[in-house]
Amino acid sequence: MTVTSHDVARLAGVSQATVSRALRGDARVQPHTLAKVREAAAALGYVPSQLGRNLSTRATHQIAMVADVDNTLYHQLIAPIHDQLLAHGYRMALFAERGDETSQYERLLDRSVDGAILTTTRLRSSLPYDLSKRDLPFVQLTRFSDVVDWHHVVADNAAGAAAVARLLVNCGHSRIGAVVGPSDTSTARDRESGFRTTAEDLGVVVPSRSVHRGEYNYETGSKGFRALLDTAPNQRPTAIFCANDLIAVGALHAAAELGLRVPHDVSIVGFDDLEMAGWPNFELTTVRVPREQMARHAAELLVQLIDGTVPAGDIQRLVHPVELVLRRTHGPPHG
Amino acid sequence: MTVTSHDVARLAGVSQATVSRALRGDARVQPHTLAKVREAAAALGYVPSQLGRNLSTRATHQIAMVADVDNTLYHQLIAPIHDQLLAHGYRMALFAERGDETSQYERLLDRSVDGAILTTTRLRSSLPYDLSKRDLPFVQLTRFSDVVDWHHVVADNAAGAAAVARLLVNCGHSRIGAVVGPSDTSTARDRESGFRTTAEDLGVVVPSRSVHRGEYNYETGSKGFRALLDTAPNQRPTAIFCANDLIAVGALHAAAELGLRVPHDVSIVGFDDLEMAGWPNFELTTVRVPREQMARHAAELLVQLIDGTVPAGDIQRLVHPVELVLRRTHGPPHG
DNA sequence: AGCAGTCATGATTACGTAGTCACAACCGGT
DNA sequence: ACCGGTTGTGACTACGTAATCATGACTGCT
Repeated sequence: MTVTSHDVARLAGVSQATVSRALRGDARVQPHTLAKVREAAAALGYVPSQLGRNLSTRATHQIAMVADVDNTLYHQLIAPIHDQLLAHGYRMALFAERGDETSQYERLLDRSVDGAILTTTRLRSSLPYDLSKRDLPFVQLTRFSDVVDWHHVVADNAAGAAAVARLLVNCGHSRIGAVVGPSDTSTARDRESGFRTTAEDLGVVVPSRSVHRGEYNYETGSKGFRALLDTAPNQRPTAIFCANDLIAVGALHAAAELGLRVPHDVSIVGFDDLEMAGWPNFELTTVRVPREQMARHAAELLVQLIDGTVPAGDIQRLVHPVELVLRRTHGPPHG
Repeated sequence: MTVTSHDVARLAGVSQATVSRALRGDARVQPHTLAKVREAAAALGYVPSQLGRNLSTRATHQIAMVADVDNTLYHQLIAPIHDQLLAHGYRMALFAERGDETSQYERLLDRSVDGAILTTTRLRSSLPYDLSKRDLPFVQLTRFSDVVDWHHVVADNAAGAAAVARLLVNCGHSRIGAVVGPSDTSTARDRESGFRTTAEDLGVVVPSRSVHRGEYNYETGSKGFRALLDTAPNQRPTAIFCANDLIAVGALHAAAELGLRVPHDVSIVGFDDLEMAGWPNFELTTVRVPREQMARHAAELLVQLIDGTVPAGDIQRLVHPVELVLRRTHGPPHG
């Protein structure tokens, strides 16, 4: 049924080994033989079996990307990783976070992938530790685990959040709230602590009751904003730091629905600089994270870990600089 | 180095075949033997090799999703397909449209996937024909090729566009423009022709100069809107049909920048009902496409084609009904 | 002309699993 | 006690490729 290299060999009158060599461009085969093999392969419509190849070479040239497929942010990491991997001859298998970590662990270690890029790591997750023990090459992207010190490519979240804190304090805000992400992620921790400590250093305390926590999505922004603003007008925060742009968009809409003008009544600053942040109807002041560059960097590092260019033991901790993007949702407080 | 079933067999004092049977839950193994095998496997941290399994069973339980990873719309198909496939024990490999179709063809036929979901098919693409000749199970999702009659799961694009035409004509519009997608896609063809023929049936001709064509993205909407409105005020269209929501969002922003009020000065209607269409700042009137349901349907159909529940020759042409969603960007013309 | 060395190719094997077949032990019926 | 049938397990092999090893032909040097 399926055409194999043996079939091609028979038709071309050579051995299977020669077919294998010829089609992979091995310099040792005679031009004459090569032509015969190519002709036979074309005649039969032969496509080499990746399965046989995988087993024989003990490599699949396939990488697992573990991502949250429900989140826009991760979608934007997919394309650059895909392309960067493809440039090195690797394909991408997409593993969504579903079910428990054990199944993830088995799926990553069953030899079906040569390596993995983890983008949804939680601080207490032992998956990175388990994978490192089993010598699976992998890289953590955007987030990392505290359980083991391992290769990661992240943004300088603390610095970005600190820049936002300086911006808002320098604008004159003294009552500032924050809507942040899940506390078991390194991004949320670094963004929150970077923001609060810097604000405090500048003389503005952000009390815990002014911090609303939730998932990194629209609803969190909408609900969090309402919760923080639901207080006596003279106690209301005049600025809200949102730990990502989706949260900020939710907050912007909530503000509009509450009849509050941005930035006159309340300043809102996001994080990530998603494409929509620059759209005319948002013009969101935010922190630009070089997502594409980070994604490519992670893919590149992973390939180097696999081919041994970078030894697994030489832990790479790559922190990409971020940049404050000033648009129209921040300003001095009024009233 | 790698632990194999032979290693487990040796430790448990049984044969490799018994290990294989035991760990797959074959009823023929004695509870006593099963326990021994499990213990040995756990002690060695054995994970069965998917590679060996693939070659032996001639199946990979992996599906290729061919998608445009740069487009938001396709991102939203990924999650439901992933989950539906996972429920049947299949994984997802993501193949972006990059390079020529030949490479895609080889990658799909190298036995590394059991089937494929094609989401970016162009009308004249011969890939579906080629794949069908080689008996690779696959389903076309959202778009299909004219080259071969094959399984597809699509929205009722013509009906949706016709509903928009009726809505706008019934509102009283007589000068209507359209910003549509690439002409080599079935979606663009069906949406455009459904719209124009229905409008014409109702007595409103949409001339070719009132139709702007481009990719399905924000820029097309922004540029197309400006192009259509760039004419003498008494000749300007009073309503614009955008062939998808990204185009509509681009048009909305262009309208705002031109100082035009929506829907007072111009009505704008989209297609797809992306999540953002319902956001407070857009409130876009559009056509709801049951994306998630379609995606699950396609995945389900593919699995059935693979396991033979649905014979490959029994071509499934599944057209999902769509629904007009009336929000705030349409209304009667003024002036 | 003889011989070491090179070169193209063929024969054989490994990769790790699952399936086929064989077999030994045990069972119950007569 | 003998025999057909069942049951649990082992031995062996297929899957399709790439890598290793072997071989025979040819080259060039003396």
